Amino acid sequence: MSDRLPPLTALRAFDAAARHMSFSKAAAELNVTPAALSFQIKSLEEHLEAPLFRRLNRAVELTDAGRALAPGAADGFTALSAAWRAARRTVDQTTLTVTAGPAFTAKWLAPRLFTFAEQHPGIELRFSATLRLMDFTRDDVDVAIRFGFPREEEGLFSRKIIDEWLTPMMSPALAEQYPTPADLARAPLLHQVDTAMFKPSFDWPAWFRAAGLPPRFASGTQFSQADHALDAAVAGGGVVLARISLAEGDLREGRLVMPYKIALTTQAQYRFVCPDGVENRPQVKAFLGFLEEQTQALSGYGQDMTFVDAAEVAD
Amino acid sequence: MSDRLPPLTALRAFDAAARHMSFSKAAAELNVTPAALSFQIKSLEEHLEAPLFRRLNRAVELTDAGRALAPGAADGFTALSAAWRAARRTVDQTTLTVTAGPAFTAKWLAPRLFTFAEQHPGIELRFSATLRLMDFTRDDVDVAIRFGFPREEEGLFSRKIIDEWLTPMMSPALAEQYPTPADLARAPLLHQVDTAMFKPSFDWPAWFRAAGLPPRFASGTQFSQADHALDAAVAGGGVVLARISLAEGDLREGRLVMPYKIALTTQAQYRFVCPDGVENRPQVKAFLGFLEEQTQALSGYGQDMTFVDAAEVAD
DNA sequence: GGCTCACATAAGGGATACTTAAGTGAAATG
DNA sequence: CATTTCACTTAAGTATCCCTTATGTGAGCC
Repeated sequence: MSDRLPPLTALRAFDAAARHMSFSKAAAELNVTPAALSFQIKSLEEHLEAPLFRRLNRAVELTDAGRALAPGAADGFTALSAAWRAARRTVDQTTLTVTAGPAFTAKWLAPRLFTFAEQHPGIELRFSATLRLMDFTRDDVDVAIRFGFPREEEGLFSRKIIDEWLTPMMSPALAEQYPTPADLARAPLLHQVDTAMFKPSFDWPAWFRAAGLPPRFASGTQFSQADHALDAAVAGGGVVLARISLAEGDLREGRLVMPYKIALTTQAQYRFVCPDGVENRPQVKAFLGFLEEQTQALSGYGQDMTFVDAAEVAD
Repeated sequence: MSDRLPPLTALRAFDAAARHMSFSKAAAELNVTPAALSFQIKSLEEHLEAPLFRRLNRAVELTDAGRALAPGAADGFTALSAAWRAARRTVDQTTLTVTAGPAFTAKWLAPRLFTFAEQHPGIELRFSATLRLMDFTRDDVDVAIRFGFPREEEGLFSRKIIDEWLTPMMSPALAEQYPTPADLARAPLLHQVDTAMFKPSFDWPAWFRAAGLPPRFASGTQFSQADHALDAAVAGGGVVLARISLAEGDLREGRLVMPYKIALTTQAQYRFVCPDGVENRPQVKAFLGFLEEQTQALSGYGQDMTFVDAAEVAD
């Protein structure tokens, strides 16, 4: 009964058996015969000097010792296989998995996917749209695009993608009804809750203050995601205070217009993030270059804007 | 470059090499020759189809792939070895590791250790005194004694040890100076912060309310641990509102007395906790029996007390 | 320039782990 | 109630992997 680790193949056999609660299913998972698995379990039990399974004739069940071992063993192998996948991603030069928020994925990444595929036919892009912050070593993700304030973190490569600013946007039809900022007093406003936690805030009250108008609060529809608010604005449902990054596609196609010349700038920005070293992999370099190239198009939209920083009009 | 796990012995060799940043030290740790370890690393690199180490002539350093693999591999093997130790503890009938708070360890467990050792010479008791809540599957602990409100939790066996109550205690000399509860108005009070988060609270204000006296707040010395407050009281430093469980030893030896007959009862109690199934192991049964036997002595101390529940005098 | 250190490589032996084949006992089936 | 089936065990033989000893290589060190 040594304190050192038992044979690892036997441990893995036990893990599979405990997960399936069946030796034969475990054997199938590991591509060995049931006999081999039976031997592995037996060898592990000899190392422990105690049974791990109680053999009932039609089934097996864990002993106390087995119940003590099973969860930790499962955790261990899960960690090992995640680590191995992370190492494999490092080697693989043909795929790149990007995680971004739902709005950025829908309004920015997805429409440009075709262009990237054309420029880099050898690279397969994969998206994982979630607001959850990813752990690069545990989740199967290479790089992330996150919206937030600049922040240096140990072991992470980070780069600004977009200088963000916001201004009221609406469908051309609505722009005729509300030609001046003051007309917004009677316009339906669309709100987003997904940026509500940022301070200084860049919401409708902040923009009204920047425009020198009385703020309007708590009226209009709330959207949990920015892309849905934009879609509602395109459909003529109201006026949205949108990030230029997300709106660029709809502006270019003429589905949205920016009738007023007052914009709110913010330190919050879309940033590219990946573990240190990953930025040197060829497909990541290609993706970074693509991001820079594509974001240059944004600079044209701010030509005749008057910019007011969100911090200056903080409540 | 398969997505399945590589040979586990090779992974373990890599883990050791990455931790030591040296093949020969890793070989020594695993009790194999450096040549064997070199082969294991090489085999792992062939599975990955990429180098994991950069061989400098006097040293090795991790490649990007190695840096991606190392932390997760370390986590995995840590989890596996913790799980194995947990299983081994299940089998071992000669040792029992108990975790408890510092006060209970000092004032209750440690003084009774000798008695337990006499009754059960075959069992080696180990203590781990910490306020941190333990994870039975990860930390090397069999059973825990925790102070708190009764709470059922999935997968945990739990049993009340002591019906707790509190009353002012002090050295016999001080008791002569402060013969009645009203005299406490001019006595130095000792406070404990470690029970401050319990609601309904059982602190000095609660006791004063139970005694029908005007409460005194925020005067006297604060102790972070209950055993230190008791020691201060023994030394004549003041009056402590102490848990009967912790004070029993000092009461029995006459170092502390309870001059007033008003006590505060609370639903908070010392509880024995262990993972389901562990309560059936022989040394755990022995320890549980010992706890029950030893706590019976406490019932004698409440004979002529008037009990007021903390909930009735909650602020 | 020779020594040492750390890792690489080669070849052979020995331990592990797997396979096939046969066996056991209880539950399911008719 | 006999038969089949199912899940695991056991036995014997074999392939594989892993480790050993011995030797080789290159860079730093005295």
